[in-house]
Amino acid sequence: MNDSPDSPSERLASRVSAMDVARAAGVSLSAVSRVFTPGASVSAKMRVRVMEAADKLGYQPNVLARSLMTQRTNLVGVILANFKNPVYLTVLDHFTRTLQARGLRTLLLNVSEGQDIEEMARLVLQYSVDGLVVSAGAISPHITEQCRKRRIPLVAFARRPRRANLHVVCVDNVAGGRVAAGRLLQSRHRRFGLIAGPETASTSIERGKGFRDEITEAGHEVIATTHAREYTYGAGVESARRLLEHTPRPDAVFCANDLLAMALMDVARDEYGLSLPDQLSVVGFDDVDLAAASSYRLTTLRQPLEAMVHETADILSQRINTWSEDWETRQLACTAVDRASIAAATGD
Amino acid sequence: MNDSPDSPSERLASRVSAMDVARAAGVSLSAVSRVFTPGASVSAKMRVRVMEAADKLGYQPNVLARSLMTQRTNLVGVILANFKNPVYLTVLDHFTRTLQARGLRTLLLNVSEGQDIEEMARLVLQYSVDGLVVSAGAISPHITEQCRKRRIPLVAFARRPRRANLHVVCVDNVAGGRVAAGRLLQSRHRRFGLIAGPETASTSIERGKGFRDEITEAGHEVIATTHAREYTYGAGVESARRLLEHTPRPDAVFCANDLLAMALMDVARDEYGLSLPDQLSVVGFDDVDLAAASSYRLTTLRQPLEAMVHETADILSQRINTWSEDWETRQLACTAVDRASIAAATGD
DNA sequence: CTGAAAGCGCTAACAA
DNA sequence: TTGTTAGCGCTTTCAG
Repeated sequence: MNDSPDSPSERLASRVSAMDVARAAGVSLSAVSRVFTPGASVSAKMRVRVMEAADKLGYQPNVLARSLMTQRTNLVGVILANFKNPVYLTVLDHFTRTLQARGLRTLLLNVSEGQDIEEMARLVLQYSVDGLVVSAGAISPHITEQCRKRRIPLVAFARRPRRANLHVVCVDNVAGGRVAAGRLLQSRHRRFGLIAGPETASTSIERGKGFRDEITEAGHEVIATTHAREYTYGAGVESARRLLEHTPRPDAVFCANDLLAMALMDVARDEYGLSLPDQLSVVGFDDVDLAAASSYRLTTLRQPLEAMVHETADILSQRINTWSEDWETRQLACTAVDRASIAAATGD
Repeated sequence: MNDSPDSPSERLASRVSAMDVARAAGVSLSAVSRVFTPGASVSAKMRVRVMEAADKLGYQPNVLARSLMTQRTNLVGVILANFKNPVYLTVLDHFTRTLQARGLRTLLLNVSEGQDIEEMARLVLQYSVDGLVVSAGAISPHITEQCRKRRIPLVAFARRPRRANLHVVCVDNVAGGRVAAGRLLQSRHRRFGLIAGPETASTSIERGKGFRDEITEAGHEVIATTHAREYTYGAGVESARRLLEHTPRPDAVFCANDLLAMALMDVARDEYGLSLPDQLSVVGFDDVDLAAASSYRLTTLRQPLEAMVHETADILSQRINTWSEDWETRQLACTAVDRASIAAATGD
């Protein structure tokens, strides 16, 4: 139909603006604007008249142009690094739904390997987002400062930066690690091991700390630790092999997430011929769908993902309307889900 | 700091515009614009001078305002329905990365249960997206027409609408179903069964058709079919139970995705005490991470997700610059991944 | 190569 | 309640 790159003028040919509607309806431009502005004062007749013309022309207000005046885009940037960890699909599900329900749109950015978070933040800010959620590595002071200056509420999701000018929504991973330890302490096994996540992941660090603390305080010791390079089944297999090579072989292992735990269970059974949970007790984290599968029946800890998302959305909605610099931290608790991956205690 | 909702004028207090930079640098507004417009003609001195002022003020061009003139937002709408199916996290990973690499941003919309796709399309169009990807139920003629009028390229991802004015990127699911049948025909089992996905899912319909056709053409019969209400492990457990209750009990089953297959395997072993693959051969679809786990070793079919995303991005990038109405369909092939979930043939 | 001026599509005072 | 008039922050002719 048209072979050469479209020029701006050609492209707008098809567009219908508020002015077009105004002319068609024989009213002023502002009348049209008001009809499409919730809570503006327009007479019923005017509304009907304008809407008829608008419908006939297929008019849709251009929210970008609107944003220019209102200084509000209804856009929320979501910067994610974890596109390998299945729980983040659930997180995205909740985020998109929750934001949509509040009239906000999700601008999704990926900062997995290779991508620069600093750069992505810059990009998303160019779109004048009304709020920003970051669930990725280090949130630099530069980013927080940028957001503060522009009065854009910034929420760190599922991670806990040292201390900085931003809001935080997370779970108490340390407590979670302690609960996990508690479950293993109830088993008859005493050679405690840990399969942690990536060295730099705050979730892994915190869960590991809680686990270790609880074990130590109970008068025991974590005899072996390995780190998975990422929170995936594949990485879990590798680190499970390393862990099970340790002498003496750990028999009560906490894994920083379910996929690592499932990998450990498979390697233990398949490559070491261990019978589970008799010879090896395992606790995971996240309670993914398959943790309940009869192949695993994994005892694990569940994060209240939906509640976390709601808290995040609450903070955003509120701070978008009323800027203030008292940063808040909302830390939720995770709950244990008891299944059958832990050996019963000896009968004494 | 400030308790009442911010007014527009208060909010823009912190913003720094191109005009500010121009003043600070003692040049014209257009000069600043040119410096930030790739491929505009500016002298080196001018560039330096402007950039210095810009850096000092922390200036970032407002892409929304720019879009108003250029009629290009660099925004791509992605409408998804499948936030339960883990492969879509991978899809999103690829999409965000690929689009980012091309200077495009992802506006993500969720149309899972309850959400109206029609409405979401309307919302996303208000943002003047440059392109639109839809991987969700029915793409109405209204949507395609809307996009056509506004010259916004529209791609149906991983599904195949009857025939309509849009581009299509998908895999040959019918062929995939046939290949799956082929694998099962190689086993010694002959009581063929099918666990399909949701009744309306085109993927499920197509895969089922291919499977059935191939089985029939080989002179056999699919003796039992059940539908999972969604593509999840949990739904899989339910439909597996229904399928295994059928008399005679199927012993060669194709499942419309891996989660359903894994659920079937678990139910078969755990609740029916079947030994796999001896008493039951299973083929899945998608090749999720855990399909390779030693608990399953599932023979399955892999979709070239990354390639599909690339094709989609290619279509978009090209059509964004050059509108045309010759809609193209790119159908890729899926490849079989052979593992150990199929019983060996009898030794004849 | 640079600046002045017009205008993208809309909302927000201000009058009427 | 309605219309008129300024812009929001930027790009883009068009002169110089």
